[in-house]
Amino acid sequence: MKQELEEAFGFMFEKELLEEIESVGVLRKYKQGDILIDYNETLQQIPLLIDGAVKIMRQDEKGDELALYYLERGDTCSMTLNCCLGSKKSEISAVAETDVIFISIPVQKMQDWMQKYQTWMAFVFESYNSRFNELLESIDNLAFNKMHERLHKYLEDKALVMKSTSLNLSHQDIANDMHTSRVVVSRLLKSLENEGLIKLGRNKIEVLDFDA
DNA sequence: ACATTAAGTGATT
DNA sequence: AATCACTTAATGT
Repeated sequence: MKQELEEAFGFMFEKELLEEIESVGVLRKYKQGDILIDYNETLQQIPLLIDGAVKIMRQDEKGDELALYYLERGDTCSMTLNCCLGSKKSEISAVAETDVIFISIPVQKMQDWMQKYQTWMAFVFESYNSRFNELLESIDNLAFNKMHERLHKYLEDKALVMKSTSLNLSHQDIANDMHTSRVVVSRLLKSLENEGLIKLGRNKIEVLDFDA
């Protein structure tokens, strides 16, 4: 675990903090598709993401879902942070988008560290900030962009976190993430294909104009 | 060969 | 942009 920790967080934390993390943290691995956090769960652990990507989903009363953003290496979940502090229930769910490795930290430690290590505090604030920005970005996207642009962005983000321009997913999967219908996704994908931005196959989409 | 699931399309709201 | 209804195509058993 030491090595993984160094790679993902070494540049951020001082030695003593890294050692503490190493002694109280538990290295956990999950497979693609596993549910890491479900709605209304109370959270006892803070995850520090080492490898892989986690998709954060929001759900309404009817059970309709919407993908908000991804967590990647070096990230933590700010929902966990404020859930833990108030010991509230989770407002979101987290699903392993790829196979995932993270270090799990008990809540009390994270509170101790807030006072003990300024780098930890900085990390927590920074994390809040970047999560907030990602959320704003998502909102802008939802509010101001047409489906067509949302879809394009969705595919680029997906290609980024999957580290591949060849995506294995169905139109229905996309529709679920974007909270729209499969028919709409199919039509828009078709038009993106006609623009030469992507190439379609069964359960497969190739992103051609990848520029990230 | 048949059933199931994914994708494409016109028409309607 | 959503929904319906229907078709076509690919895949699994």
